[in-house]
Amino acid sequence: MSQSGAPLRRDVAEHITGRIVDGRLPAAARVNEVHLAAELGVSRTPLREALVELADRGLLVAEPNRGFRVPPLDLDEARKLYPLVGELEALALRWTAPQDLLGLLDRLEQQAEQMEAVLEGGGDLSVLDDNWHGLLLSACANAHLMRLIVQTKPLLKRYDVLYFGGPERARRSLDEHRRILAAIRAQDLNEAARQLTQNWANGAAYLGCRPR
Amino acid sequence: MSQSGAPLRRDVAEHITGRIVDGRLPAAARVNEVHLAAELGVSRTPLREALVELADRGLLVAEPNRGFRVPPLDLDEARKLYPLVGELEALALRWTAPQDLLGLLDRLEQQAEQMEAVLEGGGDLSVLDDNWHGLLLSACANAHLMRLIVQTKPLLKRYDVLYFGGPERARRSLDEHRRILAAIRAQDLNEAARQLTQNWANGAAYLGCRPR
DNA sequence: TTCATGGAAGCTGAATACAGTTGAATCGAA
DNA sequence: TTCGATTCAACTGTATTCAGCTTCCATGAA
Repeated sequence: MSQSGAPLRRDVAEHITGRIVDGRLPAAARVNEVHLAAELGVSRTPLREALVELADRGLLVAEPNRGFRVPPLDLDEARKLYPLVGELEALALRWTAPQDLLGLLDRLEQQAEQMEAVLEGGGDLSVLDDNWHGLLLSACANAHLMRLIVQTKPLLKRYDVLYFGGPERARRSLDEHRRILAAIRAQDLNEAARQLTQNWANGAAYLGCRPR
Repeated sequence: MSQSGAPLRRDVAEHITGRIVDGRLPAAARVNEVHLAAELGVSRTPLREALVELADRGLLVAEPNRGFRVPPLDLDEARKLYPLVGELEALALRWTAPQDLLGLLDRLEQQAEQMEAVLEGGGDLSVLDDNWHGLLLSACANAHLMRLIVQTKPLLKRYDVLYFGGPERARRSLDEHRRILAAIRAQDLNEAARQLTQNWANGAAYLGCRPR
């Protein structure tokens, strides 16, 4: 741990986010500050600062005199999170300068092809998919919107990890990526945004199936 | 200060938000934790927790080994914040059950009329306007979206306080409120959302004029 | 057995203490 | 005088301490 310069709470918050997302801090679990601080090798002070931050993002819930808990998994919440992230990303796409998007096309194509290859090989696309979306929105100049997106995605990722969806979902998603790229090339940002919203909305369709 | 049950950081965060919004903590100012903690009558611990929270929302910026600062005012940022809040609120409106909206109509009308009266009397509409928007979206069931809205608005409020816009903006805004209500009554949520977006977009038009 | 009660251990929330960094003022040399 | 080094006060970041609340177990009465 410990990145140069940055305060401890930064690394701690990222670490805990990872634990929540992948379930190492399971849903509904209480956070024991003393234990966790010891485990991370920091004192309770920067740990608590990180917890406060994550609670503000909805990734933890604070209960007075009872500390912090991982929110319980709630399919209804998940069904609302997918469209939310979809709308946020679509907004970011619509607010990206078209010429900047065109400039990203090549790299987006490349990554899409790489994903095709990985899919053929039966590999895991989740990281690549995240990167692709990140690249797609990397030219959006609205910093606050981008912050909201980055802060909201881990909430959803928690469900995404659970309900993987398998190769058929990956297939579908990749097709949607293709359509997004086609729309961008055709200078039809509205269509691209529509497809992007759809891409996320479809994620919700796999909720409840294929828990791994 | 000190609300029953809630941790100190809650009250402290709200208090500081108020100070930033109304300029008592001016743009670009550094926060002195020792002084501010003494002034608020709390220790640095809950104060810092509040500062961390606000920095995560973009209402403060953290500089390593240099503490927290109020972000400088930036018209370009403001021009992006108005549409952002507009889109978020429009989304919340579209995601509100139509019957719930109809149930709010009477109270929304009432408040609109009250605002008309206050406008006639030359009073300040900002608080009433906030309340009206709050009521309009009070039935939206997407908790995470609502959290994003609540957390984002203070960023914008800072500019709203500076560029008041005067009675002509209030007039315009009230007319837009009327159109929103009419669209809701006509069961045309898309039109209502469009008008709501417009309502916020117009706010940006007054940026730069009428600094008070 | 079941339920209420007491109390101790453990935990959180807040205050205080400590350490390392920053920044500004002072001093000295060119 | 000006530039640079140096020192020191002030401040932040982190650790530790303290107080009060929770929780759980043990005890005992109904």
